[in-house]
Amino acid sequence: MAAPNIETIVSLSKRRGFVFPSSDIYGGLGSAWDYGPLGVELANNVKRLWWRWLVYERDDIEGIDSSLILNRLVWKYSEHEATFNDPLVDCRKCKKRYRADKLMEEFGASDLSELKCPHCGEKEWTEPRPFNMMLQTRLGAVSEDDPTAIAYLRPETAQGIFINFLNVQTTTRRKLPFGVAQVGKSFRNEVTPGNFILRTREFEQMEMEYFVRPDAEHFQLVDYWVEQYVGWYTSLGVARENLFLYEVPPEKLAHYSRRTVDIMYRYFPERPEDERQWEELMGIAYRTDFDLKQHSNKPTDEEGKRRNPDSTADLSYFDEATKERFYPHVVEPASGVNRSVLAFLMDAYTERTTDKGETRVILKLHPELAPIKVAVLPLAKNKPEIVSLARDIKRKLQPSMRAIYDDTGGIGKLYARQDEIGTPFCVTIDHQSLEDEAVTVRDRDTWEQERVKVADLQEHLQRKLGIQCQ
RNA sequence: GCGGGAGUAACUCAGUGGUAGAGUGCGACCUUGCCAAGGUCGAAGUCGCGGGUUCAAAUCCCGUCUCCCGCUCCA
Repeated sequence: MAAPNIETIVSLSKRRGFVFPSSDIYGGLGSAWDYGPLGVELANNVKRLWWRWLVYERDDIEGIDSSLILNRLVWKYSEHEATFNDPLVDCRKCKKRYRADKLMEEFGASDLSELKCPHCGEKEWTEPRPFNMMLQTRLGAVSEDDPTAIAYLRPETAQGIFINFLNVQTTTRRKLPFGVAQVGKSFRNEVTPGNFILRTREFEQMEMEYFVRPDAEHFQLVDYWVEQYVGWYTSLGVARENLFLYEVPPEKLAHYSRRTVDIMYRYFPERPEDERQWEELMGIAYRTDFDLKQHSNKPTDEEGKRRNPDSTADLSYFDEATKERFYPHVVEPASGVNRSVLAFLMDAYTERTTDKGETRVILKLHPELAPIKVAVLPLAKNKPEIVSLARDIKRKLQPSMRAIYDDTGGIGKLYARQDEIGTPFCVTIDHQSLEDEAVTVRDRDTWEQERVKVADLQEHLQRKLGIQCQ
């Protein structure tokens, strides 16, 4: 079966209520999307499973939830204020746009006017315009141009973890190595947003900073976390062949990173077999001790200069065993919630041809990810006894699993609808149910049915779903 | 910012100057009862917005807005 393209998923998402274009009734807002009733369940499941996997099932990771707006100085010392500020120029002739600093660096020029456009060879540049990737806002009732009131919406969740490093370490009495995980919204004023929920200005991250000793095998740790995350994604239904590991070349590394491996997903299967099929799903970066050092006030450089006169803390770590004090190094797996949602949707998308030759869509989502675990359906909705039994069964299942009741259509349509939104099981109540207190359980992937006693239903479904009783 | 595409019903789209359409979906009822069943009826559209031409504009002209795709950057 041909893999679906993003268009197919967009269409399904709108039709069934996973994702809607944001602010649609006012003409929309570029590259902004809202999760609908099913999308929010799926996204919540992704976040919940990620949290469970790292924070609950491992013994070396704590969770936090830091403020979204931080002191501006955080972004000064993280160097986001300086490096997330791109000067952009356009070639007047061929209209190509470049980053002026990168262009001059690449060709070793000190003045832009000396440079020819690499595309058309002309020297007619527009004035460089600064473009700050961080979204700005103002705190308090202040005048428009008061620079002291400027605040940024965070461009990454990571800094909230770094500035809380000591708080977490001391309150949990953690010893290295250990990690701190956080999930939440971040904002970047992308020059080029687009591609559905793949690149939006407001997005949600699942980040984890894993702190280790300076003499740890950092590059191997990157590989370790790459492997862990590949395992996580594939265990939840992403096909391994749709993932691709990309070693980011040194010249393309972010300012804080010494090594980064991106896990790419095949978001564009319709494109020819080259790197244009792939787009970043997440990245695993070795950030060194850069951030902790940057936020520390102790003199750590050779000249004994005060590294950071604005900070009141020293984010170093004292190793009791070796009696050493040092700044922990960090390996950071940073993944996107929305990009994960899209990957899971694309990989789950399947088409099946019925005996009548009709094409039906089946979303083979992992049961843990499925927005709805079970749909309870009356075979005949004009028989009050069947309807009330069905509603009763739905109510009884609900505390242990997300369940819905639906009777708006014939049984074939009801099944088709649930297949399309990825509901693993349908429970059908028929005339016979009133006699034998048993119902039909129908499997999404095989369309096979089995008869189950109402009394055993919850346990039966939980066993099949493999999900925990909450 | 530049280039390309597109704005008509909830969705997908048809409609090249003459009463606003189809399929799907949605609602009600009847019949039926295990894989998008049949029938009857029904609700639903400022044709993106503004202006112009015309007896008459979804359609032609001018303007404008928005969205989508591509180009730097990233989760």
